[in-house]
Parts: sequence; C-alpha cells; structure tokens
Amino acid sequence: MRQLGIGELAKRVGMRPSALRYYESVGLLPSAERAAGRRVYPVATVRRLALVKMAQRAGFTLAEIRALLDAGADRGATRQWRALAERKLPELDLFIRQAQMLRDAVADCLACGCMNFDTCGLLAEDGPGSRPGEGPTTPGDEA
Amino acid sequence: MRQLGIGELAKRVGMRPSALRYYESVGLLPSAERAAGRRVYPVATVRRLALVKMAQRAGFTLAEIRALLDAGADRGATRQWRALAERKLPELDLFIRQAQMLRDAVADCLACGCMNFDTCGLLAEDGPGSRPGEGPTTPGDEA
DNA sequence: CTCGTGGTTCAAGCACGCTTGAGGTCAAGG
DNA sequence: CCTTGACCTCAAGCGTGCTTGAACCACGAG
Repeated sequence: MRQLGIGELAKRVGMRPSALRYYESVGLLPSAERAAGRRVYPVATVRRLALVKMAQRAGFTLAEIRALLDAGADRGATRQWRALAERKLPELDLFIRQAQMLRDAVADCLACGCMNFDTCGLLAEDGPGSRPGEGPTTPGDEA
Repeated sequence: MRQLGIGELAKRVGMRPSALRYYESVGLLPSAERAAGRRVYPVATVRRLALVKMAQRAGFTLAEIRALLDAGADRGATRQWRALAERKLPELDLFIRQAQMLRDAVADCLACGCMNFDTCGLLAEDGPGSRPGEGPTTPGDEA
C-alpha cells in the first residue's frame, strides 16, 4: 500500500478530506494523481503534511509554507526560499523563546498557586513590551 | 506619564488602536477608564498585552487567553484556570518541540544547500506522521 | 473661530483557513 | 437491481481576529 486515498491520508495526518482538497486548491499540495477520478497520494505526502502542520503552528501562513515547499520548482525560486528562510529563522527563534516563556509562566503560575497571570507575583515587572525584529505588523509582507 | 492614551499604548505594543478597542469589546481588556470620553490605560496594560501576544502566537485563541487572564475574577474561576492551564501545558510543550524541529529543519536545509524541505536529504524518512495526544479530529468524517 | 489631530461608537467588511451543502459518479455488496 | 458509501466539483457559508467607514466630539494651535 504505497498509495493512499484521500480519506486514509486525512485520517493519517489528523485532518479532514475537505482540508486536503482545499490545500490542493490553493496549491499547497500538488494536484494529486487521479485513479478513476479519485485522488491518489504517494505515502510521502504524509511527511509533507506533517511539515505543513508544524510550520502552521509556528505561525507561518499557508502562502508562506507554499513558498517554502515549492521553492526549487523553478530556478530562482531557490533564491526566494533562502531569503524567506533566512528572514524567518530569527522570527522562529524569537517565537520559540516566547513560547518557552509562556510555558514557564503557565507552569510557574500553576506551581505558585496564584490565580492568574496578571496577579502572579512571579511575573512581575520585567516586560520589554515592544520587541525589535517583529515591527508593527509591516503589511506589505508576503506574496 | 503613568497613563497611556490608546494611540500611545498601541504604538508601544505594536498594534493598532482598533485592535485594542476590539480586545475591550470582547473582554480581553477590561473596559478602560475614560478621561473626557477617551480611554486611558495604566502602563501595566503593556505587560498584559505582551502576554496576550505571546499566548496568541502559541496557538491560544483570544477566548482561551481571556479565560487564563480573567481567572480569579470570581471564585471557582480559579478552578477553571487550573484546568485550562493543565490541559494546555502539554500542548505547549509539544508545540515548542515542534517549533524547534521546524527551526532545525529550516536551518539544516539552509546549511545543506538543498532547494526545499521536500527534497532535502537531511529530512528524509523519519516522520511518524500521526502523533498521539492530538488525535485524528474524528468528527464524523465527511458527509 | 476654525482647523487639524486624534479620539468616540457602531456596523459592515475583509483575509484566512477551512467546512458544508447540493448535486452527481463509481464500485462493491446484499 | 438498488442501495450504501466514499469520492468528485463548485459555490456558499462560517469563526476568528481585526480593519475600515461614517458620523460625531474635544482639545490645542494659529
């Protein structure tokens, strides 16, 4: 069984078939081969989708993920991929650090028995508030 | 200057005033004091908003964040907060691990000179695909 | 006094990421 | 044969998280 139907693929990656069709429609998945009209996926797609989900949770938009995955499809796209990747790496780092801070905050708050974030003594007076490297929403961003 | 106008607060946290009004409207920020009809925020709000952004990036919905922040407002909410926090902690951990995997994947791909994720040899054949603890969504699959 | 700036409310609109519904095809099984 | 069920397409709908627009108010500078 090196090929998967859409239902089975969906089950494997924990999504709904409709989501996979949607991904195809927006170019995040290549148009799947059809057998008797039905989509048939190579098993490798599971991997691709795992990457997609990971990137998504890390705050990438589907468009960005598509850019990352598709790079290399033509020459010059590689350049784009490197650019995007290099731009995103520090963001990703920042993001991980923040996630850890949040995790620790939640854990500490649970441990210290305080009632919430705001009130928690462990969290008092430290925040920078505005961070560099993630400027005010800079919209003209993606393609 | 221990008080901030909405514009200034927005600038400090890198958001738009409209977003802050929206947060107030959905109860994520307490209804701000008014001076001559205008919202005036204590500086501490900067911290609260930093927490909000952090949690948001970590995949919490605004409703969940509100729950986390507001817990303690009344008795019994504390129970809820603990429950939510305990439920979210492992999620947060999983999430951080995944973010790190992604980060490393991106970094490795950049380093190895491959063209993209899919093609990258460093990433070949390892994925579990479906993870436990985040089950296959299973809501009466399709029609 | 008038203007500009920056605030107010409320309703509507938008982008993203899917889901749902209508209407149809195909293949196996009772 | 005829139903069942998984799949197909296409269009419309939905939840979240804001933004935008219209219409109005308040304050300070020129």
